[in-house]
Amino acid sequence: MTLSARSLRSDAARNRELLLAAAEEEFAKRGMDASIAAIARRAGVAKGTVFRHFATKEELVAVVVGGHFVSLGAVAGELLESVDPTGALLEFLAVAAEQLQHQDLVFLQAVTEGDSTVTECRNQLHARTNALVDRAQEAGGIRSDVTGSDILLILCALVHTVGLRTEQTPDSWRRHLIILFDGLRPQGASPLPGPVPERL
Amino acid sequence: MTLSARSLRSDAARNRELLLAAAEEEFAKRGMDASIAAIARRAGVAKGTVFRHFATKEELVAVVVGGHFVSLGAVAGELLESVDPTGALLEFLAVAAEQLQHQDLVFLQAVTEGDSTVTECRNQLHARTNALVDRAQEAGGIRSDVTGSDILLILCALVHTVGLRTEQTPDSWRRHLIILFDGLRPQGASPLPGPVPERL
DNA sequence: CCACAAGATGACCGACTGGTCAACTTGATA
DNA sequence: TATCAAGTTGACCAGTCGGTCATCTTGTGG
Repeated sequence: MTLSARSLRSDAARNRELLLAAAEEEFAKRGMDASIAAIARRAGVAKGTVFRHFATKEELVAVVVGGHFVSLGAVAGELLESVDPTGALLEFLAVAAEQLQHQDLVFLQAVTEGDSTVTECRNQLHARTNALVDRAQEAGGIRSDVTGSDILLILCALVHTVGLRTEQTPDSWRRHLIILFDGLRPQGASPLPGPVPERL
Repeated sequence: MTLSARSLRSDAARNRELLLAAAEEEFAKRGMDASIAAIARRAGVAKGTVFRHFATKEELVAVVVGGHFVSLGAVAGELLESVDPTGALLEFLAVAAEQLQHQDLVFLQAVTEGDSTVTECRNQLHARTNALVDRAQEAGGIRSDVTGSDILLILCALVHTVGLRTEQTPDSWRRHLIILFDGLRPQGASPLPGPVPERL
């Protein structure tokens, strides 16, 4: 991780934010292959500055991705208050999918490994996803054999289709979402194969 | 495209097959970023030989991907004979997903553009997918508001989750498939948003 | 069995990558 | 305002990439 958040000089703090914003945009546009040079350029700083703030590219990715965990976790947290648990889960998938654009959630599993603060955010997201699923199940809105793991896998797939947007049909992923969600309903559910994924 | 299939010297023909096989494996392992050098190494030839057979990396990709179209088209063709149209569609998704591993089907849309023979294979795949959907709909096995485009989008998503395999849960994508397929059934289907995608 | 075209080779090229670092600039403190 | 650590810079490095090409090897028709 970067050195503790203590005492950043004002210009350094500003540059750090510029870099994170630039990285966000660049990763969204070019995927995880976006180059450090491009990010630096977009932020209006020299390449060396990137490495002063983030020791490696991996670390930069981890921080950006950590932000996504936090943001998704917040969304899930709000939706846990909803009076319509089933609708909340649907909303969660929709908001999360759109928010992540074509950012891959998986890499993030790997990249994140070993970073305690990012791991914590991830765990919170997992816990809240489980809670959303539990509530929807208790309300009888979704089948009882799916788990938070299933939902997150489905979210990854959904995010992927959001990334496949074309100009002609920018919303075809929403059709995919509805089909998926209909498949989550308890009525007429076929048994799911394989072992039930362990709780995250 | 490569020069017409006429009159390859025996060693050249052998090397071409070795290269295609190596490319298949390497693309499957490393994704589309697999390097030409690695493919050449795996095939046991020098890098220059790759470019003798395929003018650019794009062309090599197009040929490999074209093979997938053919193979998928063949699967769809066989399944069109099935007496259980709904089961055939499910089978198609399962087989296609597993066969493609984490090969992305989309790139292929782009890479393929402009290559007549590959385009032809793609069109055949599209046509057969539409036919599979039509048959399943006529049999009342799946909802009437989905189209071949929806199915191929879903297939892309499914392929993506196959690529997310972990050692612990190598088959979690099958749970995803079943959920999806339950969502395709006509009972209790929610209306799909947006314009119906045009026939491919 | 020979001649020669088709094919294979690998050093080489320029562009790009993540990452380093000595020299320079600047914000904050006393 | 003088000082100096904190921060910035961009040339530079080693490595990789797709792609080229002069040179060498080899399959094959006569």
